[in-house]
Amino acid sequence: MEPRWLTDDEQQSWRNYVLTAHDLATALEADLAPHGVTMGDYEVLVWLSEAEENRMRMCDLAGALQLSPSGLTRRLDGMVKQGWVERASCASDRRVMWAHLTPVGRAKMEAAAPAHVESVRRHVLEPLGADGFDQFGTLFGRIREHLQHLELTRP
Amino acid sequence: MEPRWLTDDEQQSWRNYVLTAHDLATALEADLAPHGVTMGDYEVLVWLSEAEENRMRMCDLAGALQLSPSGLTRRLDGMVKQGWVERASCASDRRVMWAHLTPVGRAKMEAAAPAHVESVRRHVLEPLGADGFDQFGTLFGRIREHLQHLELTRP
DNA sequence: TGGAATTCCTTGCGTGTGCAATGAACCATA
DNA sequence: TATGGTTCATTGCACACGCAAGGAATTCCA
Repeated sequence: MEPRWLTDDEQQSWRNYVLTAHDLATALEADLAPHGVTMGDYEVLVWLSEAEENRMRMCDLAGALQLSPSGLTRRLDGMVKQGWVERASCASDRRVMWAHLTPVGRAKMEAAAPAHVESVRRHVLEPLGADGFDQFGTLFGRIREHLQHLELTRP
Repeated sequence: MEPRWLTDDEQQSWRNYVLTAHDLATALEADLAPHGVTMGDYEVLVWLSEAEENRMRMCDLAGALQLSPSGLTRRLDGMVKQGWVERASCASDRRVMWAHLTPVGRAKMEAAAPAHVESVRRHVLEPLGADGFDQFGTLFGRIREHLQHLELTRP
């Protein structure tokens, strides 16, 4: 079958995305670095801080973070060493481990959060404006729905 | 200074982006995998195929790919081993190495390209529609300009 | 109720990446 | 033209990640 190529404008749009997404990730990482936290660490802290009793099962957390089980195990190793998270085994199901946010971890998140929010604001919200940012979210919502639909259709 | 938080809608938009970007990258990677090429490899092939005489200096290629010099050295190691790229030292400046696309490499790219184009089409262009895809490109163009402006202002 | 299938976490291994150090080549300037 | 600074590529090292295997606990079902 003859492939349908992208128009020049479409290619331009796509390239914009690929290049920008990379730079954006780097910028966000850099803004968080002074607090001694990576984006990965930060996301863990946020999820746990929003969770019931400040804790999540490893497998649920891995799902939320889109991380493989082994990836989460090792990320948590580091965070436990920092004292931000504690592991606790679960009484009702002894296979599962709880990842539990410590007060130190909460403090770390609260210290880093303003920098991160400002970072998103500065790098994304500001250049796009409120309307643009809304479009931005809507567009990715559509892509997301579509991806999930495909996932469910053929797993 | 009191941090200005994001509204719920804004948080939703942002989360949409973070989650989707990850899944999208995974989907694109998966669609290319049957051809034995990663996204990283593919980008190298594309850049070289579009370059003057099918070759680029390592440093320019690293810049184009947003890759560190060492990262590019190793990515090329693999591609040379596959026979897709050859290294050639430069006569006029003996510090530089050319990365030169071989006929085999070009064939590999041409074989993989339709799958990639279809992948972008299916995962992004289709759910967004032509107008949405255009917005998509515009929005990232704005973010990109803004990021580059900051870069130039304070290097 | 007892064995098979499943779920959950961890560990070993391979890979891909960046940073810092290294060495080679080039360039600018005194 | 000699010397100090710059540019370019590579290598050593550390780190983060996924996959596959492993072991323990649970659930399913015949």
